[in-house]
Amino acid sequence: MTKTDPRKAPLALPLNQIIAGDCIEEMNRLPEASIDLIFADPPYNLQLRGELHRPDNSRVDAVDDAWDQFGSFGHYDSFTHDWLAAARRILKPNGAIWVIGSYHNVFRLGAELQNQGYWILNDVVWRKSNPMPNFRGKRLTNAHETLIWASKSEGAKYTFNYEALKALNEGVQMRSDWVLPICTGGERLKDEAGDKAHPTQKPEALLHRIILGTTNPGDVVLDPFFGTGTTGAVAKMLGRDYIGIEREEAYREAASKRLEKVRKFDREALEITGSKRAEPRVPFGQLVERGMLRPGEELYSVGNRFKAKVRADGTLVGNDVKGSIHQVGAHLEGAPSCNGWTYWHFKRDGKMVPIDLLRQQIRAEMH
Amino acid sequence: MTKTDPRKAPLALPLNQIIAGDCIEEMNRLPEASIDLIFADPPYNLQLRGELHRPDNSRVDAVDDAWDQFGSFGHYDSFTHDWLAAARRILKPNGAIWVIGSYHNVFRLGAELQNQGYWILNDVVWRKSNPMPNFRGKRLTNAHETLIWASKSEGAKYTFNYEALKALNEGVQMRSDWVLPICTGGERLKDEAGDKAHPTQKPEALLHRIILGTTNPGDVVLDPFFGTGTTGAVAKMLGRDYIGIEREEAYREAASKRLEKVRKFDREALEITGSKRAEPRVPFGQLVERGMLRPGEELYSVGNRFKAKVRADGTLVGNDVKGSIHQVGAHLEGAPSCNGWTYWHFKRDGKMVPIDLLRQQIRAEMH
DNA sequence: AGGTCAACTGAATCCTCTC
DNA sequence: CGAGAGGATTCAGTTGACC
Repeated sequence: MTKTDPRKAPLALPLNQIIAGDCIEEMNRLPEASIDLIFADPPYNLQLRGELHRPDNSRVDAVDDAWDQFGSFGHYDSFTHDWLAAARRILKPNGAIWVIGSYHNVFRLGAELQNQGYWILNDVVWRKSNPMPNFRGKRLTNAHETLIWASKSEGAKYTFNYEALKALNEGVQMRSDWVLPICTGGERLKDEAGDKAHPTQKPEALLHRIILGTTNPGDVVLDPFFGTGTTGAVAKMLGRDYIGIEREEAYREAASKRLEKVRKFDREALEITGSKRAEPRVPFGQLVERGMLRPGEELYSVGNRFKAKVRADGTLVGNDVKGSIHQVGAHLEGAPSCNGWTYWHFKRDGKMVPIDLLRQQIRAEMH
Repeated sequence: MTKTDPRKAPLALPLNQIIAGDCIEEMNRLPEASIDLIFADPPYNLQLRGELHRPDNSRVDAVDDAWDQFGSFGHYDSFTHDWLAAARRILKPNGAIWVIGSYHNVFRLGAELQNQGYWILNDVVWRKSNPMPNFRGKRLTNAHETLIWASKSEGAKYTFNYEALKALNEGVQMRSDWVLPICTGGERLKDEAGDKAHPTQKPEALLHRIILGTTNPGDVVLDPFFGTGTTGAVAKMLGRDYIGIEREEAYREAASKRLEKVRKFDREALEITGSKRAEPRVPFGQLVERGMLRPGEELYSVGNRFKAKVRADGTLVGNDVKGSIHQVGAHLEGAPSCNGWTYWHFKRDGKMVPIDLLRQQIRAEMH
């Protein structure tokens, strides 16, 4: 039996650091089921005609046999398989992944995600407001990139801050097409020569939406193709921990400098619009126990079409039907379900008031 | 030696007809290298689970037809392989194909296109102006579908009417994202009972753009999943020949009736995309995402009487009130409503600037 | 005739906890 | 594991009844 190679030993989570190395090897050294979210912007230029390189930078011999005329896709698929498998191992059961790509590679990415058991939640289109035109007029302006959001497996309880994204979209449900400008101007990192530090730096706005919408403060966000660290920068701003993996020293250095300057937003600013689902459950019976409603008192349906009587045990009776506020409401409406809290009203000073108001009073006391 | 089965004999091109049968078998009977353009809207393999109800308790009419059921990704891939191979054989060397799908199937489609040697020219996003919302608030509104445009092979001289599409786009180069409404109203075909004749009828505007942009008059356009014949109808209007293949008799009949009524070169068809041009809505959250305003930054009311803090999700908090820029403004003023865009100001270089200025910057970029 | 409002609809992988 | 219950959740647009 050989000794364990210390270089292969699993690491404790190296939070808020940039790991130097190949992302597959480095992910394999991280503890399993430890990451909340992965954002990955993998290279997509591996299948260009001519030279082909493996992830470890060694050159692949050109394949010109007829039986393997699409061998370049084979190599790309194998690379994609390996890093997605490594990523899946380190994801928590309720973790999720975002990948981004263009038509050159995104179909391979999406198919491999599905093959490995990831469960696609949405594909999202980043619609660029200022794309590069198609100079030769031979095709359509390539004005978008595609992101795929997937949970680790079907049925997993992924994080989705629905109300926060709805608020971000001025009160309308967030859609799967996001209009955002490409990364230019002061946000674009430059090297000493004044050239762009990274060829495909993503805008912070894109990561802001992703991290705000699909993680909670304190979550761990890993980016296996860290580049100049947009994922880390936004994670830090938003009070999440990040882990970056990057092979190229120049990118790591640029990212490192960038991250030092980033400040976390203050706590109040990080609070997001909350969800009703997260509110504590209040049994209807409590309203009766506390005397907010009297046994025998009558409740009236939305639209005043039905009446029901409150009973001492917190059930209702109306039209010979007995049951919870939800059951009686559903039965009277002939509906598959009913939210009794908003359906039933009581009278106060001649006005109809929804019983949900009483629940809100109880919840306010609980804080 | 056996006699040739006449049912298997290659057909001469059955122009402007609807062929009854399985599309793989029927394409295999057509002469090779005879088709200019294929438009294909294959089953999406939606894999829906239970029933879904809207918040008003009405039931969503799901696409649960037998033709959309596949046992596994393996079965779906095998089906995809077979019809794409049959399609490629009958394409002229300079012919092209369009396929449409959603995240359920489009990654399988795209990967298989590449595997067979098709050469992807663009992926195009159909952004629906009126998609069905996500009723349970568990994901993003699925507001788009993806099309892939590919030539038969790399280096082929595909047809692209650059100027026509540019004209259709008000003089600006056509982009890879197309905003079009879904097919409703008078365009949507109904059966005798008044129900929709086909669950997934595509809008004519979509086919108009495709056929106008990537074929010439007199070209042959084939649709292996003809359905109720949108492809044929638009091809006929635009003076192209069509061939439809459809298994279901009810769809063939509906398509047949429809096609009889279609007149070639209907000028009105050219006006389909004309739409009201309102100023695009810009959610306040975008100013935060884009870093134009920082979470935690303070905004000042008109007249400087009130302050409020920006939060990461694009809401404000001031005087213990949380909400949109409009809501918080209205509350502070004790007014029924408030235009937050002109009400709130931020400080730059000691001066007060209305946030509407930032909105104008974003709108300028969108043009 | 014109305006108002309620009802209806669209390719959808659409809940969560307790017993 | 399944069954049952609580209760949260929608946008743009068309159609048709009714004033």
